[in-house]
Amino acid sequence: MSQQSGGHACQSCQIRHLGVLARLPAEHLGQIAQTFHPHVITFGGQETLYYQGDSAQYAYTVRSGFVKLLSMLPDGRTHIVRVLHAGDLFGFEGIVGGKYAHTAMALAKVEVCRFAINELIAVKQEYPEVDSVLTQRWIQSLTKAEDMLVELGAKKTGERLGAFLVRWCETAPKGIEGWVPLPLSRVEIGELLGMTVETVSRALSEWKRQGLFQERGGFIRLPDVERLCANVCNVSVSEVLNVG
Amino acid sequence: MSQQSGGHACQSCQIRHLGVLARLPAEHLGQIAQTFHPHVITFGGQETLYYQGDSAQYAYTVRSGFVKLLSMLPDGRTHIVRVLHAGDLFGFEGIVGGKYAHTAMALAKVEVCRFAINELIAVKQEYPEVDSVLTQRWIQSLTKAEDMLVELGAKKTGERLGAFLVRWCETAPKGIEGWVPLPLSRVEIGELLGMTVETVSRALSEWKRQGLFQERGGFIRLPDVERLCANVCNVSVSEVLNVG
DNA sequence: CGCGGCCTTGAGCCACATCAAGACTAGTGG
DNA sequence: CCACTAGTCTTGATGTGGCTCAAGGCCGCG
Repeated sequence: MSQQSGGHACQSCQIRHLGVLARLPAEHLGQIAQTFHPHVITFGGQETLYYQGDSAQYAYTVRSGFVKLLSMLPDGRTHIVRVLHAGDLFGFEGIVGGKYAHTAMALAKVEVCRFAINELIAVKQEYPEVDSVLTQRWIQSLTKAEDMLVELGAKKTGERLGAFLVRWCETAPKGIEGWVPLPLSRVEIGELLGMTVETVSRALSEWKRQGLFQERGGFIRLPDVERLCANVCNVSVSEVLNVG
Repeated sequence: MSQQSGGHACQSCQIRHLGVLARLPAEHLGQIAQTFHPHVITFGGQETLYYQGDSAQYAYTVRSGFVKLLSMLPDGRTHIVRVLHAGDLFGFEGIVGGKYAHTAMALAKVEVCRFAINELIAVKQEYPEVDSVLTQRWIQSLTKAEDMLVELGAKKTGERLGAFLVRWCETAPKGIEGWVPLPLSRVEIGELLGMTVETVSRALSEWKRQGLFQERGGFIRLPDVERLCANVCNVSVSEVLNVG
């Protein structure tokens, strides 16, 4: 089950540079401690942080691990809307309408920082540095969501999967020799990219055979990104990374 | 061609209640006139306001008519990312990265209000009322984009088209007896929903035959929304309107 | 009247979903 | 240590929704 530590001091937070307080000068961290009361919580894989429609009091930042935000249709079909990395803010949409727009689940063991939405609002109003980070975040989230719209709306399965892998490897924390963690099952990749498990599996197997894709215990590697893009997406790497 | 009027006074703006200055008390409108210099510009149908990748100086608000934001893949495939109504803000993503993320085109004759991005930033920093409207707008845009992700990722063509029509008719300015303007061609509907013209046309024709959909000179009507949802989406109206 | 856009309709095909077995892996308990 | 089980992944066989290609119809306009 989830575990909650006591109140947490932002001063000693190792990932502060990734979070929404990144630009706040260190000398203000003491002051905000009076209004801002974050808690660090740990969740195990597949545990649910909150459900779509729940009344939203808290927003979160990922400290380590990965979280998926997903939306379910009445008949049970599931779509993963976003996958969150260290430093990402989520659950903040509760500020409008008071409800969470998605269900949030830990992909594996994850550590998050939880705080009251209205406390963050207060900090945002007080400190322009926080405000500007938040503004940037929202615009980036919006742009990313809209890029994904293009992926889903205009590309076919192979192109989507290829582009996803390339982007993931660019974005995710790099391990040794290009091995990056991929904490998503085939089913989840399918739910993210709007395709079935079987289609995901077939494409990945094929690329393995062609030496374009390698996998070992939850880590993956793309030995020849250039060729993957050329073969599969029929575009250059830069085009995959730029827009859709 | 586009036509630009001179400087415009926010005090006399008929749609101020829809725009980002909606909550700003009238007595401040005079003050901001010193830093905030909006211009009203008119564009004809299919005219381009700006191109994806252009350096972004200005953001816009729709005053009347409709604007589409679209993204193009290198090979020419086009996806419509958003359709904007009166009051909608766009082009503001230029604040991050300095470039427009999409191409903006007028769907028919459209009147927009254009202003420098940094002027809006200044107003936002000065007036909390403007700041809070902007915050709400971004979160709503994000939520809407993510809802659309679910549409494209998890639903099939008929469901997408049905949900789109129902939502459009709920959202758009209502005309007489439920007739609503729909300024999109079949091609454009396809580009928005990730399907071909032919598929759009076939579905609409079929629904016309069944009496679920009517059309007259750019206006449409859904005589029996309840049945459309039940037949096509296999869900209730509320479910179509809520999330996915 | 003829021309160029849109829209519609049909016929055929293909990418991808669906259905159905196995294969592999990891955890569990005797 | 080895069955037993359950979950995930792979692979094949089959079906079909929607794309593609191709014609023709219906405007509005010069």
